[in-house]
Amino acid sequence: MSSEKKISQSVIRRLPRYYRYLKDLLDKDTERVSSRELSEMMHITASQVRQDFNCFGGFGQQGYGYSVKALYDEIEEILGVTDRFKLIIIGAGNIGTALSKHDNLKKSGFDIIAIFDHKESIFGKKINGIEIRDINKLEEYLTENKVDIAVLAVPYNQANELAKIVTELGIKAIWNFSPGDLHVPQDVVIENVHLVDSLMVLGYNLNENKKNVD
Amino acid sequence: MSSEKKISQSVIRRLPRYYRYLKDLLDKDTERVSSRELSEMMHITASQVRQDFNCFGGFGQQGYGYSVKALYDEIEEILGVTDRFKLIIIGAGNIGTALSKHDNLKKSGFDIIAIFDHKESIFGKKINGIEIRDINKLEEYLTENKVDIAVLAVPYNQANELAKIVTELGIKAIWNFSPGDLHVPQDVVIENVHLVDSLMVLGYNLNENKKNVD
DNA sequence: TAGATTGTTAATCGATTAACAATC
DNA sequence: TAGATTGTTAATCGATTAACAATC
Repeated sequence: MSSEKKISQSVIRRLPRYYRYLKDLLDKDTERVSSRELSEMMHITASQVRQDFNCFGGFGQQGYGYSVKALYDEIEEILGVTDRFKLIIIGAGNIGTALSKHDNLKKSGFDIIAIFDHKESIFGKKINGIEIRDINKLEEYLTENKVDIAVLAVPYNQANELAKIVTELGIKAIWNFSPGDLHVPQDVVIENVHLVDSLMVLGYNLNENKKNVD
Repeated sequence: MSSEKKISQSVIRRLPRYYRYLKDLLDKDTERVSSRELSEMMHITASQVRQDFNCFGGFGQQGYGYSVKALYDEIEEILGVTDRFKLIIIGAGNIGTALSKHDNLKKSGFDIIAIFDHKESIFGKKINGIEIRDINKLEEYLTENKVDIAVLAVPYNQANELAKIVTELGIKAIWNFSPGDLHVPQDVVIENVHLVDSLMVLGYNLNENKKNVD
């Protein structure tokens, strides 16, 4: 059963953004911030800022505002990045390779510990110090290593097959870069990065904006 | 002034998804589909399907449903991909390179026509047939080539500077892969792909799901 | 204390779902 | 015609914003 009150995904999706702005304030040695100041920086309402934070508890102090450091730490804790997450990448193609080399992930609490592919000729090679392994040895690897998240960076027609494989091996979270939706058991969480979908929305909005200039 | 009734972003963001499912039906030579069938495939309500399509006009026929081909073509038209979009990539790093090699974009109506970077040693080289050019020659390039979208794949600390440069040169749409938000004039549309934000949401949901199993 | 700003309740707004008459 | 399914209006639900008492 659910232990606490459920927080809506709208709120959750704003947390990383708060976290980024608080990091910037921290880097500028700002000690306190009010909901109004934060809301002006982020172009949202101060009401929303306070509502959002109050989903998790009273982090502020009346008449003073919020301690930047304390709030930053709280959000870090809520997001779970303090504990770090272990990821494996499935698919050593363009996207898989780029993500393996992308150091921002490590900086933010996400460690890529292995890359899997089916192409024999690249087994044993390393990308950014991370070994490429045989996808057929995934089961073996998982018995010896704790993995939190599988990153699916494979072609469309292989995505669901590989989603099935990793979830049957006990993976409970998939970061999906394949176009198309995955069919997985209910207890598996998915986050899609649908690049083409995103571009299409951008294209639509561009055309729409153009029309409105006339 | 706005010419027609404004469609909400919630609806727009669902269009690429409809488009994908209709493509699959088309590939399976399915001629017609009802809102109920589509809703079951996509795990949404039939009401929502009909409401969404009716934002743009009556595409269906009572008692029959929707013609897959006609609906597919309509959505393609709405999204603007029939006309294709011309993109340039700013930053030939991991992400810029991966996107340049990513053939899905071309398949979906988005042509990458140039890559810009400031690293002299790679000028003139090609990635997937696309030439890497001097970022200082961007202005010159834009006078001779129509560009719809600039893809920002540069480090955090350079993102806003480059956003300023491209928007001052007349670019009206930015696909942003840098962490952090861009500050651009009101008539410029932005679509963010915040990879770390996305992972953080996934991590939160994973932990939340784990808790609820107990 | 007086001023500022939170935490929280109430009001509003927008998006989703339900219902059903229109019609193929 | 009878059955099916849309287009569309009305009801519900959830998220955002406003307001203000509590309190630092």
